[in-house]
Amino acid sequence: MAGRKTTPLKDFSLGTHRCSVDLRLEKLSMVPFFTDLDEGKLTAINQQFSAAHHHADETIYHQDERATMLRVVVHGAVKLVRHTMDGKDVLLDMLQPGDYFGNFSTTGKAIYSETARAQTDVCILSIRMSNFRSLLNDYPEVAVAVLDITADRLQSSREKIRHLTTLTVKKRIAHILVMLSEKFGEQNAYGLLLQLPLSRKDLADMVGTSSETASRIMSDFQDQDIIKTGRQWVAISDINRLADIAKE
Amino acid sequence: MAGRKTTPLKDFSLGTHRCSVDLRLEKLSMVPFFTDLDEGKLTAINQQFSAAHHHADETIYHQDERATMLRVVVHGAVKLVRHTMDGKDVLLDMLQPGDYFGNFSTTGKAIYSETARAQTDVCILSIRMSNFRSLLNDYPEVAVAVLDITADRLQSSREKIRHLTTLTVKKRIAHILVMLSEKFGEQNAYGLLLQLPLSRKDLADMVGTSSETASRIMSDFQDQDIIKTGRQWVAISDINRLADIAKE
DNA sequence: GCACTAAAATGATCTGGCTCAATTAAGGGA
DNA sequence: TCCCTTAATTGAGCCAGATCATTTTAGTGC
Repeated sequence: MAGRKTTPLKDFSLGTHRCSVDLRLEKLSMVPFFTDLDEGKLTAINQQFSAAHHHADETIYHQDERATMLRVVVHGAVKLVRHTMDGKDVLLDMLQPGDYFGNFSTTGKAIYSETARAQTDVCILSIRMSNFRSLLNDYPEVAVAVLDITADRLQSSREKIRHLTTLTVKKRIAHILVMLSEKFGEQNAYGLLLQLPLSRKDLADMVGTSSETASRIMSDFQDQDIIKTGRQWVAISDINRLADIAKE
Repeated sequence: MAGRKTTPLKDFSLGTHRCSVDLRLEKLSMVPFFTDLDEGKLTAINQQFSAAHHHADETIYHQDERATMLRVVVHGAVKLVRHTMDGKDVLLDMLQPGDYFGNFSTTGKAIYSETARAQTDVCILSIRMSNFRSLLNDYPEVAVAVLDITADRLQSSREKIRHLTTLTVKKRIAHILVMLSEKFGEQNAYGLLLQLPLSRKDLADMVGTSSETASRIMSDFQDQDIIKTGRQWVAISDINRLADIAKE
């Protein structure tokens, strides 16, 4: 069968890639809240963004820093983490190209309430928060679209609260794997591969457990041929079984 | 000391109260996302709302129902609850006059994701979701205000996730009592009285524990003279101690 | 003041998942 | 191909908090 083992994940490195104006425009038009805008408006908006690259594991911004920018993922994956002083992390969200992040609320102090870290090499567009806000006033359709996305995030955040208070760790892990497969899943030889580096600790921080418990459960799933997994990668062999387990 | 024991909570019953157009207008202007509007606009908007009363414990709408209305609390308190089939409830939010509730996201099916129940007798204003959405398009300032509120709720929802995954039940209860005191606290003879009916089960559902555990912890707090509590009511004697306990 | 009801308190037991502590092995580098 | 680092696995003991079962009590209605 196989020869040398290598990670089945694709290479996220940016190499000499530079974010050209054209590429930025294309990416911006993919951002859900700009899709409805005509090209003219979009070009104008594009001017206000600037691009930046970060290597995997680099911190894009840190929790409690002054929040001045709103950002959009163009390439790669970004994770949002909240730290606690006792060393525990909570992984709030895993973002993919097209997702925005940063801080809104003008009400209250403009402080990032979480740390954003590059999960892979990433390319990020950013705009000054003040500019973005006047953008919202100029284009109501954008404001409504952003509101919809935020409302959806609130929904899934509340869903997560329900899970944390009512489901066992096993069900929560099954659930998050299904969610991740919808967002990052990519069919390949191993099954439905989650196209991002994902450690046991990441998984544990997502569902609020210890990495040891996450590991035990993943081993269990693998023994039952539900998943296939290696260092920092997970592929799902039997999504239906997983969904069944997640079902409350 | 005191003679006959009665609940120190105020009487929330509406009696013969009817929501006059004037009262509605006054209440609407208190809603955070309408405060910036001039009176003319507000009067126009007021037309689109209709008022309804519910008795304590009545369900205003039920989880999984088709979501068509957006509502605003005018009088009383409303709780948002998610049910699980195994009988566990999760209390997502406790609303007071001026707070909106219902469902936004046009994306995805318009289904209420939680049940809204009257915690006291309540008076509620409601507007058709479709009308509210065109309102958002007509008045960008409203859209931005609603976005800000929603973003804040997302924040506190994420905060709650962190608490659930990193704090002990005792700290979580201390924390929620502090939060509730900020929102519903009212100084009186007993101390800082939370001006709403609040059972051990409500408290338990808010922090994701069992009512027995909540009860034990509340007894403990009372023994330490941190709170004073009876049936469905809680008054805080020593908010600082409570805040210290909540501190991680 | 008395009786009644549902909330709250309390006791006893049990367990899912955490913690601490090694051990094993995946997969990148040269 | 071997080496090395760090992720992942696995074992054992322990405890916060759930659950089940009663008893107590607050507060309302009469």
